[in-house]
Amino acid sequence: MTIQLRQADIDRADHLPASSLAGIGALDLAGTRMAYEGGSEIYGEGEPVEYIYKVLSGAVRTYKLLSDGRRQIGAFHLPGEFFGLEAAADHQFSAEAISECEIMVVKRSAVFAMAGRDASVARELWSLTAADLARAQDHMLLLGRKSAAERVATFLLEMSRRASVSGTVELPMSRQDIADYLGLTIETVSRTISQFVSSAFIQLASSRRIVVRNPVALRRLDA
Amino acid sequence: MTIQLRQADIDRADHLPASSLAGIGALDLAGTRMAYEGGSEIYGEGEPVEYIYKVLSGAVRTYKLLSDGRRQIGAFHLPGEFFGLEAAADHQFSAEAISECEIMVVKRSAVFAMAGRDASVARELWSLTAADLARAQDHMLLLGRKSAAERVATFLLEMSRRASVSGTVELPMSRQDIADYLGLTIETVSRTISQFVSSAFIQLASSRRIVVRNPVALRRLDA
DNA sequence: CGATAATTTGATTTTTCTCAAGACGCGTGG
DNA sequence: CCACGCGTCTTGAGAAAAATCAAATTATCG
Repeated sequence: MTIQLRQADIDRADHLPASSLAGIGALDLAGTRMAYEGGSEIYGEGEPVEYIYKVLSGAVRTYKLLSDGRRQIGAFHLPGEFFGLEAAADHQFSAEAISECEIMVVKRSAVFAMAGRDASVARELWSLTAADLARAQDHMLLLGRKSAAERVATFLLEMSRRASVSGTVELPMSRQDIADYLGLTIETVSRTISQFVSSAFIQLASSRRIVVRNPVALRRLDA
Repeated sequence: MTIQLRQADIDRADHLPASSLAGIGALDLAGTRMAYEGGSEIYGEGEPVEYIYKVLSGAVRTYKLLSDGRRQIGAFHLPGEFFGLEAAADHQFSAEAISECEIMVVKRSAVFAMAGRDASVARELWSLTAADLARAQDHMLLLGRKSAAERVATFLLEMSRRASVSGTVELPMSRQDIADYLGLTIETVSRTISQFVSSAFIQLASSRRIVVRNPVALRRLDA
């Protein structure tokens, strides 16, 4: 079960003294640590935006749904990364914990207040948002123009860059999540991974543990 | 021929008195008006980011290329819209004028300076960037999960919302541009438009002038 | 150990792309 | 004014890629 947000804890962020908020790392410090269990919703599309989030541990998916249930995952968020940086009053995306997560939660109003007082916080906020935009734009190129093999290769290299421990990549997400991130079906993802195994580009310790054996070959596909 | 940027004109932005920069509309005021002819490059991927841009007239495409020439257009920018809001030192995208354009150009360093002095400018900058991010995320859903007919319907409704004059939509971009925006081929775009004409969803005054006759039918496709 | 979910594999269909050709529009020069 | 040329757009036929439908296999969890 998801641990409930306690309003009292969260409101603290609004009342932190200005001195503790200054500087580039300010967004790290002013929040409340929350726990979410795997599969639980962090926020839903259409809900009012109240917080800004940073992953401390675990992994988060942000996604949109079409009316008939088709899902597009916009991003996976791993430890150290922010999400929920939206300007609109209501969330345009939904966010769910993929696995058990610890999330730092900061009231958006508190962040705005900080940003108003401290230009370096404002700049950091902008910079994080612009980085998210750059990532989204890269992903548009993948979704619009890459073949299935290219998409999977790009994904594996991305995960290997972001989350590899001593050569092994531990994938926190299911094949369905990967498919919905890459704009493919689960079968196509699975077949492509199987082909990469046959080609000895990668090796599967288990379906969620991957070792990249031939990064050069994958990079060739990462057009 | 593209009218050259004159350094002297552009540098003015750095030296405007603070009083004229204050307030939400500040980004509108501190720049230099530039003209670009159709097809000319405004900036290229990999070039250092020097300016922030606002379309005054005409239309702009921002895009990325794969090594083999495949192109993904990330957005079309119409009058009143900003582009070039990137945090990195170098452009991650290229930008070209689609038609003859007038563009307001503001030095990024000047905008940063303004944002440091005036929190409302910082907030506007963030807000514009976050809006761009929201648009990019919507477009990921289209590219990842929508059928050709859904993509074209979404595009036509979007253009009709943004650029219709008395019921007629004037498309500034070619079919190839539309295809590269929607992640389709030019032939698929053309065929889909033809189907919409046969179905009486739309009417073509010319290939670039479209009248939406049945917006409800298009909206049904805009899943 | 059994039940259930996740992943893989196979066969077939559908969608979109590719290759090809024709039509249309528009500007230029005769 | 008209013909020509060039670029854009449309249409057609076939091929390719990925989706869908179906089933088998493997992993996970009580």
